[in-house]
Amino acid sequence: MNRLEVSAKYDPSKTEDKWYSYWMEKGFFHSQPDEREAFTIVIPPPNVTGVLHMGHMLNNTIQDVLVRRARMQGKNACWLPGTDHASIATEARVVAKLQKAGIQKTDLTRNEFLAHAWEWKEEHGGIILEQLKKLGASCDWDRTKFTMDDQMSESVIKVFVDLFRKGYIYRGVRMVNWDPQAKTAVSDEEVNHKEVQSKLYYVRYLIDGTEDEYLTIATTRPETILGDTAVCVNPGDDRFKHLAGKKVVVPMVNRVVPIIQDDYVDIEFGTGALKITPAHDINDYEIGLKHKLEIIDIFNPDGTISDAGALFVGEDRFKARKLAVKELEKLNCLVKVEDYVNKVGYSERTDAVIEPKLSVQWFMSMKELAEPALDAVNSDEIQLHPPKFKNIYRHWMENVRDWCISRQLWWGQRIPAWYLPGGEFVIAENEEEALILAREKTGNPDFSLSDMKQDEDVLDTWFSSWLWPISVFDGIRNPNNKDIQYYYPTNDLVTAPEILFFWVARMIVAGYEYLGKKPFNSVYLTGIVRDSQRRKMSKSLGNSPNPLDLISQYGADGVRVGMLLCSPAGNDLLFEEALIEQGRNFGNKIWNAYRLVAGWEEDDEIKQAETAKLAGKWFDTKLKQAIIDLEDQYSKYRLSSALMICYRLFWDDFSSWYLEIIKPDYGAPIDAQTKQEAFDFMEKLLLVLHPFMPFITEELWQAVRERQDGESIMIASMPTADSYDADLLDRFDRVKELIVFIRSVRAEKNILMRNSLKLQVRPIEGDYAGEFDPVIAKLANLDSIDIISDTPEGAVSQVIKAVEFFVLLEGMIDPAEEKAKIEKELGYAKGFLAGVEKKLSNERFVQGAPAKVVEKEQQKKADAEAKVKALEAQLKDL
RNA sequence: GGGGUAUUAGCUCAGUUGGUUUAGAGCGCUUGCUUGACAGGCAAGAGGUCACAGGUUCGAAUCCCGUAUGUCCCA
Repeated sequence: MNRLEVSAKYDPSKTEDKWYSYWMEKGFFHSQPDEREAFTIVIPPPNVTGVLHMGHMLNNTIQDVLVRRARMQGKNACWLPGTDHASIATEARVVAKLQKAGIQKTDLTRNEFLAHAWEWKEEHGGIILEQLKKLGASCDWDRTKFTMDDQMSESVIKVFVDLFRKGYIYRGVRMVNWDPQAKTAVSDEEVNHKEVQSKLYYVRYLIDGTEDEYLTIATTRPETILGDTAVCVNPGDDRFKHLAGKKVVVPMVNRVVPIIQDDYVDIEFGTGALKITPAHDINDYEIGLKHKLEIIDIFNPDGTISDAGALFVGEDRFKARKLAVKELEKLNCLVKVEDYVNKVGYSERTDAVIEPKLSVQWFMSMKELAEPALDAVNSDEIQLHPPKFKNIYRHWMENVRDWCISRQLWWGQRIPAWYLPGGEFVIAENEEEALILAREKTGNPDFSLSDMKQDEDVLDTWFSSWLWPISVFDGIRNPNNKDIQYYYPTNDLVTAPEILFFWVARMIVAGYEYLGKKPFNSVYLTGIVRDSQRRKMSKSLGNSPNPLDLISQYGADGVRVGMLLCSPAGNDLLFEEALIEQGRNFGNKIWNAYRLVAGWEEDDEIKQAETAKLAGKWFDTKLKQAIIDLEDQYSKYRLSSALMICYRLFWDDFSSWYLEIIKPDYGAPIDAQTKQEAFDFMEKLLLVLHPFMPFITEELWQAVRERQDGESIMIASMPTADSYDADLLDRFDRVKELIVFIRSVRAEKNILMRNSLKLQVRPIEGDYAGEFDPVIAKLANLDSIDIISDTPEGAVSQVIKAVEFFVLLEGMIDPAEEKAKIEKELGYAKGFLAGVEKKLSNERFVQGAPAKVVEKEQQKKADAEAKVKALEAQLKDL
């Protein structure tokens, strides 16, 4: 790269596609088992219907950072991508598409519908995986999986059959969360409870056998009165004692139902009398069972009133509510209406209001299966990051409830249950096997396929995803295959906390049940991406930027850095475009540092300057320290801090200090050794930055040295370090402090950099080594540094670690101003000294604290005393 | 209602088993720079009773108890 060709601003569009294609072409993302240590991450499969949103950006950036780093550490890294089939979401899309074409789902056979669904999937599915490439994701695309691939589906069915035979799967009538829009049951985890402003209706029921005696109840859902089969009061409630054994007439339908007594009723709430609708409320259902009440299901699957409702048949439940209120008014049964805030369940998938509904579903009993999974997290066999999730996980697992795994849909794995004419059923992996079982069961050798009928429902999508870390390596069907043996358990799982129970917990359960091993060593739970007002980013709010627009505007590296900068471990991140801008600016900084060094003319004849030698010695140490710190931050999954270490190392230490020290005078050439050292340092910096900023680091890594075709930073070795000279860094920090002091003197007195200054040094105790004097002279533009023993006139001074430094400023000093400054500093120093002395004069401290601590305090005291002494002397001299 | 978690600079957060902390970072802010890498930049600076009230300790941002407020999960 010639200096003249390099623009002053880094342009990501010129590098990103180029290097991504190069990496793909060379097969760097692909992994095969070999003798190296494996490092595996399976992607949390996004919905096949999905498009990239900010949460994906964050999540996948984190995974890519971990994978790229592991690869550079010499591990055989495999990041396996894929999508899930998202049964409800996908089916809804397909139904909508068909409807546009004038086709109803009910007009089609199951197979015809599935053909449309697959067509949709091939056409629109998996856009998100293409989008991930723009982000730089180093996934092994050859291994891409989909939860309805044949191999994956077979595994799901095999597991269902196995768990049924082990007695964990059962069929039962239960109150389920019914989504009337999707017309399917959803699990407890797929229901979001939201507070809504609603009304509490007070309705009076005529007491049977009387003319004008009433019992008043309160309800938020007057339409369900149609399904009432009792009214319940607390047996301890004196107000209703006289009603024991009596009956009431349900308004509108004039059904006579008993007044029952149960402790469940809260005396304080409403009127103290509760209407009981066993078919449409979970608590009512249980009371119904206890009191053997009739169950009247007044709703159709789509949420309209059924024939059993008798009134408002065919009307939607919300319309029916209005009609019921009107009718009750007309019948003079509506006593009053109050405003009321209550929590209503909404479907995670369709946002429809959930209807509690009794239905026959397939369940998986969880209690026993959950035990090893609970132990694994309790014992840190599997680590959750941040650790606060351990408690949340434990709480859920200890109270785990059975999992409703059937869905009334077609898109998904069809439940492998075949019903026989007598209502019995058999469970088998396929029809042939089912037929054999059916013949055995019926004792009829002529029993044929047409005599039995497969269950119409499919399995919950999570029933596929919970096998993901196993099934992607074909570990269910072939548990001894090479891939599963090599890649499992995987290393890290990176996902959102919202699916800790849906998915993470269940994967752990499956891992122990099927391979007897955990699915991953640790789980990193990312924050949720919010806007600057802390609102969750969502399509409906329109507060989410389009990630691909951001990438084209700021570059993938900039977006990655911006996302990570604002995502402290374990907290939600408040996204602002300014952060992405900061990421882009950082790329520009790196770019320009390269431009600077590359632009220096080198001369083999010149010997290395003393300043450059000192700078090299210091920066080499600084780099070692950073590498060690980075290791520590990574080990704690604090990627934000790891990035910040790199950011400051490059920007402050390398650019603002190192490069400024070695920079030759304008127009002058640099010695060859220093230029090479600068490039060597830069190469190391690029390596540590690569996981965060894959593209710009590749671009420059290719430029700092001659490279062969087939070489790449992404497969280069990450620099390592064991130890560093902390004292050297300490000494250099004091040098920095001095330079900052001299610069601030310049700023205050308006002395331009081009005008040189004189520095005098007076050690208060011991000697002044002057180790970095050439560096100080260069960066502060000094023409002399002299050691003195008296007090110079016309100087400003600063005490740094028992050495007094004087900057000579003849005639530029305002004694009053100087005096005030010294007094202020003296005040601070005295306060500090007093604190230390108080500590040291405390007998119990000196005896109780560790020797090391006391020693440190004594050192602090000595330094502070020297400082106080020097400042006092200066005051006197003024 | 039950549980978790938090409260440190204008904002977002660090601060490791209590002791180099009269507390750090990034961003933002103020002031000065048409500095031959970068204004997407450079240099210098201001800014905090560590939510509040007790306690333990030689010593507390850090441990304990309580209060307030926020937030998340579960019901």
